[in-house]
Amino acid sequence: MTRPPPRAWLFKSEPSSFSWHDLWTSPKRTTSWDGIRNHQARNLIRDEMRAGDRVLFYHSSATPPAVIGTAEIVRAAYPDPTAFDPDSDYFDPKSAQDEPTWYAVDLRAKKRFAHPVPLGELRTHAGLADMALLRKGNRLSVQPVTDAEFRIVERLGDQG
DNA sequence: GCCAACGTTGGC
DNA sequence: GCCAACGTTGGC
Repeated sequence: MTRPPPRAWLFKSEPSSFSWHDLWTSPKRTTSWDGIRNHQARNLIRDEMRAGDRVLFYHSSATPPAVIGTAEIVRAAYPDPTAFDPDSDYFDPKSAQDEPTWYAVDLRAKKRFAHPVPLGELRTHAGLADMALLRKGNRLSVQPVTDAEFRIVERLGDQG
């Protein structure tokens, strides 16, 4: 078996609900990325994400919207416990314990960028022209990022 | 299976 | 606040 290629992702979060600071100040700088209720995003979480994958952490509906830093997936997919919790906003009575509909991963903050990379700057960078985030109408809250895209964004974030 | 109505996302 | 785009729901 050949080793699968390294993977990278972009995770969106509205800072008013869960911000980079919230992640950074979480125990072990780690949180359960739960509450995802979109099948396409679920498929990426359940079928594609691996421990060790790199993540760009993006603030949506922020001023300006921007990639704030990097994170890492530290636990691969497991059934999303909030789907089984009647007290949770994310409770889904149709998700069965023995056949879960929804999955979560654990995410750990790695590095806050010296220079957060705003959406407008991503749009002007030729090497990022094909980024999923920049495609019209794309609302996926977790999306694949190529290795080249990850490296470009990380360099912009480190160096401004 | 079709499609209108509605809700959500998210940039501006 | 506005609106484009997309997803979901539910009647038929």
